[in-house]
Amino acid sequence: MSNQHIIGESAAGRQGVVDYSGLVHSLGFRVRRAQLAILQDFQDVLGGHDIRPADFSVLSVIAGNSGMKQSDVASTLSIQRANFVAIVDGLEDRGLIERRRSDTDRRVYFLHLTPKGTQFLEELLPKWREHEEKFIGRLGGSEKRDQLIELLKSISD
Amino acid sequence: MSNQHIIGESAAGRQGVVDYSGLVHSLGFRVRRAQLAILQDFQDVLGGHDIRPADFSVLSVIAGNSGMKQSDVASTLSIQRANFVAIVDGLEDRGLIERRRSDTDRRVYFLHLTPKGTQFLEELLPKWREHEEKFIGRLGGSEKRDQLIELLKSISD
DNA sequence: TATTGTTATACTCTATAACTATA
DNA sequence: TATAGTTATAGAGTATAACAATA
Repeated sequence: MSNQHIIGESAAGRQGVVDYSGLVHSLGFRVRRAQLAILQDFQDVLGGHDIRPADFSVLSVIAGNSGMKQSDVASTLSIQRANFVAIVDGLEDRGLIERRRSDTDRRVYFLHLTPKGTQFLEELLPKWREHEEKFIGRLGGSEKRDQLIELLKSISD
Repeated sequence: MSNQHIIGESAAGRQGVVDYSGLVHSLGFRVRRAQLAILQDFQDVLGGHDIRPADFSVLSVIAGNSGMKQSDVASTLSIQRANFVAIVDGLEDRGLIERRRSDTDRRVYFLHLTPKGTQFLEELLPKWREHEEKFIGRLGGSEKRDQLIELLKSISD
């Protein structure tokens, strides 16, 4: 049996390319391409609001969990402490969130949405859902989406 | 019906977090996490060979398509021309690939593996397959993998 | 000693504009 | 004019080490 696969037009954007290792049908390659497509659509749909995926995810987690510790928000989103500081700084500088010092452990900051942050997120949500729906449509419906989410969870956690 | 979802331990690595927008079960978030997990495993398994995913993908495509145009390799891998130059430079400096000028169109370079490059790729392939198999195992078998690949293709192409 | 937040730093990936040489 | 390869540059994302304040 051969290891070689022909990469069709739809897979590689170019016909007649021989896929020696199976690369183009590999998990790493396809997941990377999907991630890029989703990222680009996010920027198309939401980029006008000066918001990156990480910013949106932070606002979204704080909205559901007011007063969560900074480091816990970071770990929930799999963002490292060190890299999280600039994200929180940016959102705080724009008046969308607030750091509040803990009274009982003065190393800790609790994060809260400001009213402006809440309003901003509410404006974003319909567009973000539209962005998600676009891909649910491409997948062929919510069941396919749920199937995909489950498969992805078995990969990462 | 509520928009709020409880993020279980397995989904967010932290119990009791409220998922206000559904973010943690969204396509963008799960695909990003999966991509990160695959990338990190690639580095664990193959990082010792001083090879990045993009390097591997270039070697792999050239192996199956000797003499392919530089710009066609780039577009096959969805890497932009401009960003592709440094990748090709690096592989050529290491003696793994060769640029050969076209006789009929002197703007064009054709890419070829050197014998060293062929040998290097052959050393890499078992480890790369082991890396892929690890995730097929997590997914629960080849059928699940194929299912996932099809879903991902419907997202990106 | 350990933890929280922080700074500094480096490397990778992606994107755009503009250049050159060739067609 | 258009194309192939290139350079320069900027913006994200991610990773590690080390520090200050606090526990």
